[in-house]
Amino acid sequence: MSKKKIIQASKGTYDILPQDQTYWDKIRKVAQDTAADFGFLRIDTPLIEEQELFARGIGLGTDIVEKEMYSFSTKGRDKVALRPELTAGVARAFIEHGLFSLSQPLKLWSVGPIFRYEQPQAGRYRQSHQIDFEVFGSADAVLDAQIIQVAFWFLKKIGLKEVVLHINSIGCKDCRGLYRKALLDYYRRNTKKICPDCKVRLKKNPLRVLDCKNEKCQDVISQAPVMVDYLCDGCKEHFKETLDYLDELEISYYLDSHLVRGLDYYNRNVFEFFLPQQEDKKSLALGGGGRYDGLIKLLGGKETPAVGLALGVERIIGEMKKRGVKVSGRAAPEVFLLQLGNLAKRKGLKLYEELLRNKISVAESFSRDSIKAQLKLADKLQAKIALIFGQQEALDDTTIIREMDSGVQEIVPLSKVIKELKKRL
RNA sequence: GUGGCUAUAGCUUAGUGGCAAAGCGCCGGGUUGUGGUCCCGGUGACGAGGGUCCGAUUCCCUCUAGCCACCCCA
Repeated sequence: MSKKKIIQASKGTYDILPQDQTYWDKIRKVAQDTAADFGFLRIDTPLIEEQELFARGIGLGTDIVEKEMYSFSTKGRDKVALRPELTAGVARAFIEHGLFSLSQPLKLWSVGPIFRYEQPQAGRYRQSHQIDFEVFGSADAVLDAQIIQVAFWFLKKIGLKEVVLHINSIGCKDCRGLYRKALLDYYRRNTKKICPDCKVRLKKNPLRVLDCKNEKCQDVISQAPVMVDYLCDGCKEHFKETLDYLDELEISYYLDSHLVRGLDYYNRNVFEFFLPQQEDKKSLALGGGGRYDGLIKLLGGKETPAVGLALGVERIIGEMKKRGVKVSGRAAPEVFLLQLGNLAKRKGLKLYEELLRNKISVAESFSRDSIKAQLKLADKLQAKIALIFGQQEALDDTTIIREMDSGVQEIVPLSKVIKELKKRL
């Protein structure tokens, strides 16, 4: 390491090193399989969007937009932002490309980085990744249940089985107003018993007082009016149906009347997935979602009900590691090709290709000259066979097949090497 | 954004106001062309900048990053 200034990864970002790629491979694979199993089509949207998309979609008053968004102006003075979540971009694409003309409901999924300017700590980054499942074009509660099913299916296949679903209904634009009023009335009568933060919340985003963690507020919260009591018939029915479907799926849930999500576009069902943690640690949210029937219209599309969810890749990987979930590492090569001497090195490059063409998985270390070092590497990579191609063999057009386990070797003509290898593998 | 704790080699850790150790890893060697074990050697670090001091990796300050809590969430 030189004395020059060492450039570190920007705060809250990190490198995914080779040793961790196995986790990512697994997650991508399982996500792809899950998407295929449930009929989701892949979509990828840009990392950069106009600020207004998020301001309108997620909501101006939300923490995500107000405090955590990476916003900047381009040289052309466009006001853009790095996406802080995936749903808004997918919804925008849905409208922009007229995807409502595909058969509905349309199921889309996506995975990629998101950006939030926050104070990082374990499981919290400024650049992190989400997996997103969205269903557009149906208000049927069966889809709320199905998308939750998808999340459980995915997490189970990943190896996380103790996931707990928290679910609540926050009503629609009709009934939520009534509830908000009731809540405000209640809090107004109890102003003295709540924390300063909640006083601010009451003005900005009243529902959020419900998930205040301040001890002082817990009494007030526990006695507060509950949303489900204020749901209109439609919302109540929708909520009940969802729960029925979940019962049918044998997905157990916790009715969390304090669950309110930090994005404005949600209505009716909202839910989060928690994983219990050891001892006194509170459970970890792996992701969440909900219904957002108004978003498409809000963004300028036609009335399109939708439901979706996002899962946090980093947290999932963190839990996989913590729980010792096995992921398969690099596959051992079948053959390790050793070369000795200039002629063998040159001809070896070609031989390597021939092995590949015959679908034999092969490794090499052409830059190493000593047979010892090459064999050592072959052993470390757990190759089944070492193909020793030395000066003499290169002249004779032969090669030595060495079985690594037994140490038995045999000289074969190059013309027969593929056949001989296949016999042994 | 606020507060607390932390920073020694690629990794895990010792240690000291006076030349900074070990294990693992990586590279090489233990006669001419044969791996694993073993033996030997090499590689390589005090996060950055400033201050106090004859001398700072050690004490102080600032910065950066990580962790924890708040906040919020994935």
